[in-house]
Amino acid sequence: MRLTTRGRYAVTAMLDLALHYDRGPVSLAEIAERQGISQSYLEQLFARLRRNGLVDGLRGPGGGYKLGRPGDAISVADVIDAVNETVDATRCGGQRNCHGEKRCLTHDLWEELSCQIRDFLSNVSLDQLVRRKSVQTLHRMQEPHGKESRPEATV
Amino acid sequence: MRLTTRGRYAVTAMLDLALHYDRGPVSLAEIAERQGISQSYLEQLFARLRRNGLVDGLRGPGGGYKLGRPGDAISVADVIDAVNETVDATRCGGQRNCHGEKRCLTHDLWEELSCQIRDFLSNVSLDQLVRRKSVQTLHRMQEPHGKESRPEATV
DNA sequence: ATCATACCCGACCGATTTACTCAGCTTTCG
DNA sequence: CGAAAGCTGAGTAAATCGGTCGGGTATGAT
Repeated sequence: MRLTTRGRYAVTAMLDLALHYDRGPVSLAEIAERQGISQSYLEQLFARLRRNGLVDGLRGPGGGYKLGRPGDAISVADVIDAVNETVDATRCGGQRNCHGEKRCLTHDLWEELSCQIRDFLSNVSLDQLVRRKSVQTLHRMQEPHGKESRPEATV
Repeated sequence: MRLTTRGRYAVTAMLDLALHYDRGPVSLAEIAERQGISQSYLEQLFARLRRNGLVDGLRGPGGGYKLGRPGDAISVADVIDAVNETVDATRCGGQRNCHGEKRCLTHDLWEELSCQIRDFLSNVSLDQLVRRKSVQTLHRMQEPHGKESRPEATV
Protein backbone atom coordinates (compact mmCIF):
# COMPACT_ATOMS: atom_id res chain seq x y z
CA MET A 1 0.00 0.00 0.00
CA ARG A 2 1.46 3.28 -1.03
CA LEU A 3 -0.04 6.48 0.26
CA THR A 4 2.66 9.11 0.40
CA THR A 5 3.23 12.82 0.08
CA ARG A 6 2.87 12.48 -3.67
CA GLY A 7 -0.79 11.56 -3.40
CA ARG A 8 -1.38 14.13 -0.69
CA TYR A 9 0.21 16.89 -2.75
CA ALA A 10 -1.80 15.90 -5.79
CA VAL A 11 -5.10 15.99 -3.93
CA THR A 12 -4.21 19.29 -2.28
CA ALA A 13 -3.30 20.82 -5.64
CA MET A 14 -6.46 19.52 -7.30
CA LEU A 15 -8.48 20.94 -4.46
CA ASP A 16 -6.78 24.30 -4.93
CA LEU A 17 -7.76 24.11 -8.57
CA ALA A 18 -11.34 23.34 -7.66
CA LEU A 19 -11.44 26.22 -5.20
CA HIS A 20 -10.39 28.66 -7.92
CA TYR A 21 -12.42 27.11 -10.67
CA ASP A 22 -14.31 30.32 -11.47
CA ARG A 23 -11.14 32.34 -12.05
CA GLY A 24 -10.02 30.62 -15.18
CA PRO A 25 -6.71 28.78 -15.47
CA VAL A 26 -4.60 28.56 -12.34
CA SER A 27 -0.83 28.56 -12.73
CA LEU A 28 1.42 26.15 -10.93
CA ALA A 29 3.29 29.09 -9.45
CA GLU A 30 0.12 30.15 -7.62
CA ILE A 31 -0.57 26.68 -6.33
CA ALA A 32 3.04 26.23 -5.30
CA GLU A 33 2.98 29.40 -3.25
CA ARG A 34 -0.46 28.92 -1.72
CA GLN A 35 0.03 25.30 -0.76
CA GLY A 36 3.72 25.36 -0.04
CA ILE A 37 4.69 22.77 -2.62
CA SER A 38 7.75 22.87 -4.87
CA GLN A 39 6.74 24.07 -8.33
CA SER A 40 9.05 21.69 -10.16
CA TYR A 41 7.59 18.84 -8.23
CA LEU A 42 4.10 20.00 -9.07
CA GLU A 43 5.02 19.93 -12.73
CA GLN A 44 5.79 16.25 -12.44
CA LEU A 45 2.56 15.55 -10.68
CA PHE A 46 0.51 17.54 -13.17
CA ALA A 47 2.11 15.69 -16.05
CA ARG A 48 0.53 12.54 -14.66
CA LEU A 49 -2.74 14.24 -13.87
CA ARG A 50 -2.88 15.54 -17.42
CA ARG A 51 -2.18 12.14 -18.93
CA ASN A 52 -5.13 10.83 -16.97
CA GLY A 53 -7.42 13.58 -18.21
CA LEU A 54 -7.94 15.04 -14.75
CA VAL A 55 -6.65 18.46 -15.78
CA ASP A 56 -6.23 20.51 -18.97
CA GLY A 57 -3.12 22.63 -19.41
CA LEU A 58 -3.28 25.99 -21.19
CA ARG A 59 0.05 27.36 -22.38
CA GLY A 60 1.23 30.90 -22.78
CA PRO A 61 0.85 33.93 -20.56
CA GLY A 62 -2.32 33.88 -18.53
CA GLY A 63 -2.31 30.11 -18.95
CA GLY A 64 -2.40 27.48 -16.27
CA TYR A 65 -4.42 24.43 -15.45
CA LYS A 66 -8.12 23.79 -15.05
CA LEU A 67 -10.07 20.73 -14.07
CA GLY A 68 -10.54 18.26 -16.88
CA ARG A 69 -14.09 17.58 -15.77
CA PRO A 70 -16.49 18.91 -13.14
CA GLY A 71 -15.38 18.66 -9.54
CA ASP A 72 -18.18 16.30 -8.64
CA ALA A 73 -16.91 13.86 -11.25
CA ILE A 74 -13.40 13.64 -9.77
CA SER A 75 -12.86 11.49 -6.71
CA VAL A 76 -9.87 11.52 -4.44
CA ALA A 77 -9.19 7.96 -5.55
CA ASP A 78 -8.99 9.18 -9.15
CA VAL A 79 -6.31 11.68 -8.20
CA ILE A 80 -4.22 9.26 -6.17
CA ASP A 81 -4.48 6.63 -8.86
CA ALA A 82 -3.27 9.14 -11.41
CA VAL A 83 -0.05 9.98 -9.57
CA ASN A 84 0.63 6.73 -7.77
CA GLU A 85 0.73 3.56 -9.70
CA THR A 86 -1.23 1.53 -7.22
CA VAL A 87 -3.27 1.73 -4.04
CA ASP A 88 -3.24 -2.00 -3.63
CA ALA A 89 -2.40 -3.35 -0.19
CA THR A 90 -1.48 -6.86 -1.28
CA ARG A 91 2.12 -7.59 -2.05
CA CYS A 92 1.44 -9.51 -5.21
CA GLY A 93 -0.74 -6.77 -6.68
CA GLY A 94 -3.72 -9.10 -6.76
CA GLN A 95 -1.76 -11.78 -8.62
CA ARG A 96 -2.17 -14.23 -5.73
CA ASN A 97 1.38 -15.45 -6.00
CA CYS A 98 2.55 -13.82 -2.80
CA HIS A 99 3.84 -17.10 -1.38
CA GLY A 100 5.47 -19.18 -4.04
CA GLU A 101 2.76 -20.09 -6.51
CA LYS A 102 -0.05 -19.68 -4.02
CA ARG A 103 -1.60 -16.92 -2.00
CA CYS A 104 -0.03 -16.10 1.32
CA LEU A 105 -2.05 -16.66 4.48
CA THR A 106 -3.08 -13.05 4.71
CA HIS A 107 -3.75 -12.32 1.05
CA ASP A 108 -7.49 -12.00 1.49
CA LEU A 109 -7.10 -9.66 4.41
CA TRP A 110 -5.06 -7.18 2.39
CA GLU A 111 -7.45 -7.49 -0.47
CA GLU A 112 -10.32 -6.50 1.80
CA LEU A 113 -8.33 -3.65 3.21
CA SER A 114 -7.53 -2.35 -0.26
CA CYS A 115 -11.23 -2.53 -1.02
CA GLN A 116 -12.12 -0.53 2.09
CA ILE A 117 -9.63 2.19 1.31
CA ARG A 118 -10.70 2.34 -2.29
CA ASP A 119 -14.35 2.60 -1.34
CA PHE A 120 -13.65 5.40 1.06
CA LEU A 121 -11.53 7.43 -1.34
CA SER A 122 -13.84 6.80 -4.28
CA ASN A 123 -16.76 8.28 -2.41
CA VAL A 124 -15.12 11.62 -1.73
CA SER A 125 -15.28 14.04 -4.66
CA LEU A 126 -13.42 17.31 -5.01
CA ASP A 127 -16.74 19.16 -4.82
CA GLN A 128 -17.52 17.51 -1.51
CA LEU A 129 -14.16 18.63 -0.19
CA VAL A 130 -14.73 22.18 -1.42
CA ARG A 131 -17.99 22.34 0.50
CA ARG A 132 -16.40 21.26 3.77
CA LYS A 133 -16.28 23.86 6.45
CA SER A 134 -12.66 23.21 7.38
CA VAL A 135 -11.62 23.59 3.76
CA GLN A 136 -13.61 26.79 3.34
CA THR A 137 -11.98 28.25 6.41
CA LEU A 138 -8.46 27.42 5.30
CA HIS A 139 -9.32 28.60 1.81
CA ARG A 140 -10.28 32.05 3.05
CA MET A 141 -7.15 32.25 5.14
CA GLN A 142 -5.04 31.49 2.08
CA GLU A 143 -6.56 34.31 0.04
CA PRO A 144 -4.50 37.49 -0.04
CA HIS A 145 -7.17 40.00 0.95
CA GLY A 146 -4.76 42.90 0.67
CA LYS A 147 -3.63 42.72 -2.92
CA GLU A 148 -6.00 42.53 -5.85
CA SER A 149 -5.45 39.11 -7.30
CA ARG A 150 -8.76 38.82 -9.09
CA PRO A 151 -8.18 40.51 -12.44
CA GLU A 152 -11.74 41.45 -13.41
CA ALA A 153 -13.11 37.94 -13.44
CA THR A 154 -13.36 37.06 -17.09
CA VAL A 155 -15.74 34.18 -16.58
CA MET B 1 0.59 5.86 5.60
CA ARG B 2 2.99 3.00 5.71
CA LEU B 3 1.73 -0.48 5.03
CA THR B 4 4.55 -2.54 3.66
CA THR B 5 5.90 -6.04 3.55
CA ARG B 6 7.09 -5.65 7.12
CA GLY B 7 3.54 -5.43 8.43
CA ARG B 8 2.34 -8.15 6.12
CA TYR B 9 5.12 -10.50 7.20
CA ALA B 10 4.44 -9.77 10.84
CA VAL B 11 0.74 -10.55 10.52
CA THR B 12 1.42 -13.69 8.52
CA ALA B 13 3.94 -14.89 11.10
CA MET B 14 1.59 -14.13 13.99
CA LEU B 15 -1.15 -16.00 12.19
CA ASP B 16 1.17 -18.97 11.77
CA LEU B 17 1.80 -18.82 15.49
CA ALA B 18 -1.91 -18.75 16.19
CA LEU B 19 -2.50 -21.70 13.89
CA HIS B 20 0.02 -23.80 15.82
CA TYR B 21 -0.89 -22.55 19.23
CA ASP B 22 -1.65 -26.02 20.61
CA ARG B 23 1.77 -27.39 19.71
CA GLY B 24 3.80 -25.42 22.16
CA PRO B 25 6.53 -22.99 21.11
CA VAL B 26 7.04 -22.52 17.39
CA SER B 27 10.55 -21.82 16.16
CA LEU B 28 11.33 -19.10 13.69
CA ALA B 29 12.92 -21.71 11.44
CA GLU B 30 9.51 -23.39 11.07
CA ILE B 31 7.73 -20.16 10.33
CA ALA B 32 10.41 -19.09 7.90
CA GLU B 33 10.06 -22.28 5.94
CA ARG B 34 6.27 -22.50 6.01
CA GLN B 35 5.65 -18.89 5.10
CA GLY B 36 8.64 -18.28 2.88
CA ILE B 37 10.12 -15.48 4.94
CA SER B 38 13.81 -14.95 5.70
CA GLN B 39 14.54 -16.20 9.20
CA SER B 40 16.95 -13.38 10.04
CA TYR B 41 14.35 -10.88 9.01
CA LEU B 42 11.79 -12.63 11.17
CA GLU B 43 14.16 -12.29 14.10
CA GLN B 44 14.08 -8.54 13.71
CA LEU B 45 10.32 -8.48 13.47
CA PHE B 46 9.90 -10.71 16.50
CA ALA B 47 12.19 -8.49 18.51
CA ARG B 48 9.64 -5.72 18.04
CA LEU B 49 6.71 -8.03 18.62
CA ARG B 50 8.31 -9.19 21.84
CA ARG B 51 8.97 -5.67 23.06
CA ASN B 52 5.27 -4.98 22.58
CA GLY B 53 4.27 -8.07 24.55
CA LEU B 54 2.61 -9.73 21.57
CA VAL B 55 4.81 -12.83 21.82
CA ASP B 56 6.88 -14.62 24.42
CA GLY B 57 10.23 -16.12 23.46
CA LEU B 58 11.49 -19.37 24.97
CA ARG B 59 15.18 -20.04 24.59
CA GLY B 60 17.05 -23.27 24.34
CA PRO B 61 16.37 -26.40 22.31
CA GLY B 62 12.68 -27.03 21.81
CA GLY B 63 12.15 -23.36 22.37
CA GLY B 64 10.44 -20.90 20.10
CA TYR B 65 7.74 -18.29 20.32
CA LYS B 66 4.18 -18.34 21.53
CA LEU B 67 1.47 -15.72 21.59
CA GLY B 68 1.79 -13.27 24.42
CA ARG B 69 -1.96 -13.29 24.96
CA PRO B 70 -4.96 -15.14 23.51
CA GLY B 71 -5.54 -14.84 19.80
CA ASP B 72 -8.84 -13.06 20.26
CA ALA B 73 -7.07 -10.33 22.21
CA ILE B 74 -4.61 -9.53 19.40
CA SER B 75 -5.80 -7.45 16.50
CA VAL B 76 -4.09 -7.01 13.17
CA ALA B 77 -3.67 -3.34 14.06
CA ASP B 78 -1.75 -4.37 17.18
CA VAL B 79 0.68 -6.37 15.09
CA ILE B 80 1.25 -3.69 12.49
CA ASP B 81 1.66 -1.06 15.16
CA ALA B 82 4.29 -3.20 16.85
CA VAL B 83 6.52 -3.50 13.80
CA ASN B 84 5.78 -0.23 12.06
CA GLU B 85 6.09 2.98 13.95
CA THR B 86 2.96 4.54 12.56
CA VAL B 87 -0.13 3.85 10.49
CA ASP B 88 -1.02 7.49 10.25
CA ALA B 89 -2.00 8.81 6.84
CA THR B 90 -1.41 12.47 7.55
CA ARG B 91 1.98 13.91 6.79
CA CYS B 92 2.33 15.79 10.01
CA GLY B 93 1.52 12.77 12.15
CA GLY B 94 -1.51 14.54 13.56
CA GLN B 95 0.53 17.60 14.52
CA ARG B 96 -1.51 19.78 12.14
CA ASN B 97 1.56 21.62 10.94
CA CYS B 98 1.52 20.10 7.48
CA HIS B 99 1.47 23.50 5.77
CA GLY B 100 3.68 25.95 7.57
CA GLU B 101 2.16 26.46 10.98
CA LYS B 102 -1.31 25.47 9.89
CA ARG B 103 -3.04 22.39 8.63
CA CYS B 104 -2.91 21.69 4.93
CA LEU B 105 -6.13 21.76 2.95
CA THR B 106 -6.50 18.02 3.03
CA HIS B 107 -5.41 17.34 6.60
CA ASP B 108 -8.86 16.31 7.76
CA LEU B 109 -9.31 13.95 4.86
CA TRP B 110 -6.20 11.99 5.72
CA GLU B 111 -7.16 11.97 9.34
CA GLU B 112 -10.49 10.38 8.46
CA LEU B 113 -8.80 7.86 6.22
CA SER B 114 -6.37 6.90 8.97
CA CYS B 115 -9.35 6.42 11.21
CA GLN B 116 -11.09 4.15 8.71
CA ILE B 117 -8.04 1.98 8.23
CA ARG B 118 -7.41 1.78 11.93
CA ASP B 119 -11.01 0.81 12.63
CA PHE B 120 -10.89 -1.91 10.03
CA LEU B 121 -7.62 -3.41 11.23
CA SER B 122 -8.53 -3.10 14.89
CA ASN B 123 -11.65 -5.15 14.37
CA VAL B 124 -9.89 -8.16 12.92
CA SER B 125 -8.35 -10.46 15.54
CA LEU B 126 -5.96 -13.33 14.95
CA ASP B 127 -8.65 -15.75 16.07
CA GLN B 128 -11.05 -14.40 13.50
CA LEU B 129 -8.42 -14.93 10.83
CA VAL B 130 -7.76 -18.47 12.04
CA ARG B 131 -11.44 -19.31 11.65
CA ARG B 132 -11.60 -18.07 8.07
CA LYS B 133 -12.16 -20.71 5.48
CA SER B 134 -9.45 -19.44 3.12
CA VAL B 135 -6.93 -19.47 5.96
CA GLN B 136 -7.93 -22.99 7.04
CA THR B 137 -7.51 -24.24 3.50
CA LEU B 138 -4.07 -22.72 3.06
CA HIS B 139 -3.15 -23.92 6.53
CA ARG B 140 -3.92 -27.53 5.66
CA MET B 141 -1.96 -27.23 2.44
CA GLN B 142 1.05 -25.99 4.37
CA GLU B 143 1.06 -28.95 6.76
CA PRO B 144 3.47 -31.73 5.82
CA HIS B 145 1.08 -34.68 5.90
CA GLY B 146 3.87 -37.14 5.15
CA LYS B 147 6.19 -36.64 8.05
CA GLU B 148 5.08 -36.83 11.67
CA SER B 149 5.53 -33.31 12.92
CA ARG B 150 3.08 -33.55 15.79
CA PRO B 151 5.03 -35.12 18.66
CA GLU B 152 2.20 -36.61 20.73
CA ALA B 153 0.39 -33.38 21.38
CA THR B 154 1.33 -32.44 24.91
CA VAL B 155 -1.55 -30.07 25.44
C1' DA C 1 8.55 40.14 -34.35
C1' DT C 2 9.84 39.35 -29.97
C1' DC C 3 9.44 38.76 -25.44
C1' DA C 4 7.73 37.15 -21.28
C1' DT C 5 4.87 33.63 -19.40
C1' DA C 6 3.72 29.36 -18.37
C1' DC C 7 3.30 24.60 -19.73
C1' DC C 8 6.17 20.58 -20.78
C1' DC C 9 9.95 17.10 -20.41
C1' DG C 10 13.86 14.41 -18.91
C1' DA C 11 17.93 13.75 -16.39
C1' DC C 12 19.83 13.85 -12.03
C1' DC C 13 20.43 13.84 -6.82
C1' DG C 14 20.67 13.16 -1.66
C1' DA C 15 18.23 11.09 1.85
C1' DT C 16 15.56 7.62 3.64
C1' DT C 17 13.58 3.19 3.97
C1' DT C 18 13.16 -1.61 2.99
C1' DA C 19 14.11 -6.22 2.98
C1' DC C 20 17.73 -8.87 4.01
C1' DT C 21 22.43 -10.90 5.48
C1' DC C 22 26.11 -11.86 8.64
C1' DA C 23 28.45 -12.56 12.73
C1' DG C 24 28.40 -13.16 17.23
C1' DC C 25 26.41 -13.42 21.50
C1' DT C 26 23.28 -15.86 25.47
C1' DT C 27 20.17 -19.10 27.46
C1' DT C 28 18.62 -23.76 28.13
C1' DC C 29 17.71 -28.67 27.19
C1' DG C 30 19.65 -33.33 26.75
C1' DC D 1 29.56 -30.13 27.33
C1' DG D 2 27.34 -29.08 23.03
C1' DA D 3 23.69 -28.19 20.16
C1' DA D 4 19.43 -25.66 19.55
C1' DA D 5 17.22 -21.97 19.80
C1' DG D 6 16.44 -16.98 20.98
C1' DC D 7 18.66 -12.39 20.88
C1' DT D 8 21.33 -8.29 19.07
C1' DG D 9 23.65 -5.01 16.20
C1' DA D 10 26.10 -3.70 12.18
C1' DG D 11 26.06 -3.57 7.47
C1' DT D 12 24.14 -3.53 2.52
C1' DA D 13 21.92 -3.42 -2.20
C1' DA D 14 18.02 -1.72 -4.12
C1' DA D 15 14.15 1.12 -4.42
C1' DT D 16 11.64 5.15 -3.71
C1' DC D 17 10.78 9.81 -2.62
C1' DG D 18 10.77 14.53 -2.60
C1' DG D 19 13.09 17.71 -4.98
C1' DT D 20 16.34 20.36 -8.33
C1' DC D 21 18.04 21.87 -12.77
C1' DG D 22 18.18 22.95 -17.44
C1' DG D 23 16.18 23.21 -21.33
C1' DG D 24 12.56 23.04 -24.49
C1' DT D 25 7.73 24.80 -26.76
C1' DA D 26 3.33 27.16 -27.30
C1' DT D 27 0.99 31.56 -26.92
C1' DG D 28 -0.77 36.11 -25.56
C1' DA D 29 0.64 40.97 -25.18
C1' DT D 30 3.32 44.84 -26.66
